[in-house]
Amino acid sequence: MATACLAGPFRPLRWSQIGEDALAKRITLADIALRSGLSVSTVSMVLNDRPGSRIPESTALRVRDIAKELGYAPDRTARGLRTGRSEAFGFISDEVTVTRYASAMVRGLLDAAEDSNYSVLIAETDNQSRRVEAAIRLMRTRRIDGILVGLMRARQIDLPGDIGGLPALIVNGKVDGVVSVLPDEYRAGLDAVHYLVSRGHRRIAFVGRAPEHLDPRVSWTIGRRVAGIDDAMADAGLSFVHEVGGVEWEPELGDHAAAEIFDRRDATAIITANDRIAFGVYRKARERGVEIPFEVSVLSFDDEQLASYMRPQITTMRLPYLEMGRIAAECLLERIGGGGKVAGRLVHEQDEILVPMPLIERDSVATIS
Amino acid sequence: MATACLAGPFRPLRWSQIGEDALAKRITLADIALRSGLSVSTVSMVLNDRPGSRIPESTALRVRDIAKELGYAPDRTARGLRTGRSEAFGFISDEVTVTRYASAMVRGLLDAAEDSNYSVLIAETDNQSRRVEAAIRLMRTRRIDGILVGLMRARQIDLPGDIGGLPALIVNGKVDGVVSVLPDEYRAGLDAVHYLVSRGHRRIAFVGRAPEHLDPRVSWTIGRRVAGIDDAMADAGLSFVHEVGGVEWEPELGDHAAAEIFDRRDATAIITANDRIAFGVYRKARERGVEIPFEVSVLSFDDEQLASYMRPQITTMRLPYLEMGRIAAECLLERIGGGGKVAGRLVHEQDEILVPMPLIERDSVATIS
DNA sequence: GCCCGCTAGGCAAGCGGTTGCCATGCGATC
DNA sequence: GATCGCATGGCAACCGCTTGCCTAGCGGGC
Repeated sequence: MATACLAGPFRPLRWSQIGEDALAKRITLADIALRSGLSVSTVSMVLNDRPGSRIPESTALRVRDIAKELGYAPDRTARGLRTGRSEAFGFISDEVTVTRYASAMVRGLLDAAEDSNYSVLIAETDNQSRRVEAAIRLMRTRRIDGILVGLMRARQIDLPGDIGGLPALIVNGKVDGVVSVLPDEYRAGLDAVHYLVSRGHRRIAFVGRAPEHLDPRVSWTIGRRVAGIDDAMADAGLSFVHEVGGVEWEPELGDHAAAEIFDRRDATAIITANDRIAFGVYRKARERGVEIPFEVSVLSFDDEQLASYMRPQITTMRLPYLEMGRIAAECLLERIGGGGKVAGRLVHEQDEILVPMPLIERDSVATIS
Repeated sequence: MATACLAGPFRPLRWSQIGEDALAKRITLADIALRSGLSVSTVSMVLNDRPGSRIPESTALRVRDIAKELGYAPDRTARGLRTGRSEAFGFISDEVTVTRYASAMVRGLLDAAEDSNYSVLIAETDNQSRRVEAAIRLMRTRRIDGILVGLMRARQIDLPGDIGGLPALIVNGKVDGVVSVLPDEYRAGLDAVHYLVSRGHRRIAFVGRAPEHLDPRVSWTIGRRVAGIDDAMADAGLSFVHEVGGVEWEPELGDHAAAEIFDRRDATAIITANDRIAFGVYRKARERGVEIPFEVSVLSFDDEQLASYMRPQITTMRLPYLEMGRIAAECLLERIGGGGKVAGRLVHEQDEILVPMPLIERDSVATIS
């Protein structure tokens, strides 16, 4: 690594700095106090417009003017020291930031934090409990006000490391005694089948069932997805014309399953348990000259990035990572009690907050009559 | 959004908290001072083992023991207030966190920060200068020690917002007067062609040239990639048997280009300017029954996630986002002077730090004789 | 006997806010 | 004219840590 810093033509030692002098002076309450002839405490009261302080509007106005003119911004470090609140929360993930699946979650929570003027401390732990512990410890020394744990795949875990007393939520996962934000998979399973049925399909195949996924330590949600699908099928008085099981939800399963299904020629629609399987189905279809959706429709789950490359564009039930991130952060901020916009909204606590999985209607499902 | 918090069955108001009492008492220097009969300042000196302080080893040992026993961890807020350094830096990106391309960058810099016990404050700005300014301002109020700017696609930008006096680096981009960490595209272009030539290819086609990409505001690096390719071809005494230009580097360009190239039957290898184009080429190849790499080899650039889905697995020049993130953070920490492991390594400043783009050799290039 | 110097460690100021409590001035009241 | 009370706003402690400077105590040299 170090060597890379030395690559390229040699130049004399110099570091990039812009506007050196801007660091010289940082505006404090004392500056405003001096300028206004008031005391630091009065200025503080005004700028936080503290209820109960009896400062006449004229004075307050003057103070605010001076503050604006000087470009005052409170030092969060100092404030944090005094109040014990940092106006920042932590986000600990297994590998959310780096994966193709769930990085939108980070975006969602960053957005929510920004709305409340909160900062987010992020740590990735690669599922190593040593790193989780270290991250929590480090964050606590920064006096974070709360903590969010995010998982790449929704499953049950134990949380190593002490989050004692800190408000906490887990996004896309399950930890005993901690509130979860989860995708509403059961509902999505239901919706998926209803959609297909509403488009006239009655001969439906399903790819991806695997009992292994029912273990909560493997997945906390897949069981619900499948249960939703099964229940909706039963409600519609249908059963699958063909099923191909498989633990590894990768394109190869789709290849293989599609070959079977195409050979039998009995399904008008295929539900794939995720987009990667659907990708394999697409690949096989192209190979065989089977036209989607005219000869067979495909309905999938997840809407990961991969989906954007598939032609025709695939219709899929989206995993709402962005929304989950945002909602989790909003709920956390509400719990903390500091979130500007969120404050004052009463939220009734549950174990699980379910976020809808929207049907992203694109071009892979045909209507048949 | 709010409504999502109310989804699911109603439960009484309760918030998830673990070990309520752990928050009760936080160990401070004063606690250690009390226990050891020493003064707070002495304890501080010991725990920071400040050079120049003349504390006998026996005392130091005792203090360290007590600190460990009590589980002391310094309050970074308080320390930061006193020292003016937060041991945190900021990362401002356009949309790095959320995109399929570059999120590994975040991982790299998180890892480097962790090694030095630094925290990272992350903000995404969606390219809105208003949000960039806000992010910088917010971070400054937290007294960050330095700032990293990360871009999804390497291009030249102006930095709105005042980073006055703060050490800064830009990752995968160019800002006047700020040091950049960039992929070594010229070298990669060279290497790509050399590789193909070394495998016996002399009739090579190229897909993706576009003069529009030469504008530094569009791309700071594509020009170098193409220049590397061109120079290596010239060095080898070759010229492309066919070229298909295109500004939009999407699968459709690959579809279209592959059709042309397959029709002419004169190329043994295709260089695609990026993986998405290669994806289109693959798609067309499957449609036409053209076997990669036996009938035609494909060499690509980027190694984005998409590449992992392509069969046969594609050989490509990887954009080293993880390393770029790590190196940028290490250099920033060195500049700050606080980075544990990094401290003391002298880095000579340049305008650009070039990170090698490794050839990821997989299965899409055949050797011909 | 006095002074010097060294060792070991303490004092207290401050970083920039927040906050409980007190002080001043003024008109109104008795 | 003394008292009261309210409207304004100041004082100072404190959050936990760092750091410049000072001190107590002791042994040794002249």
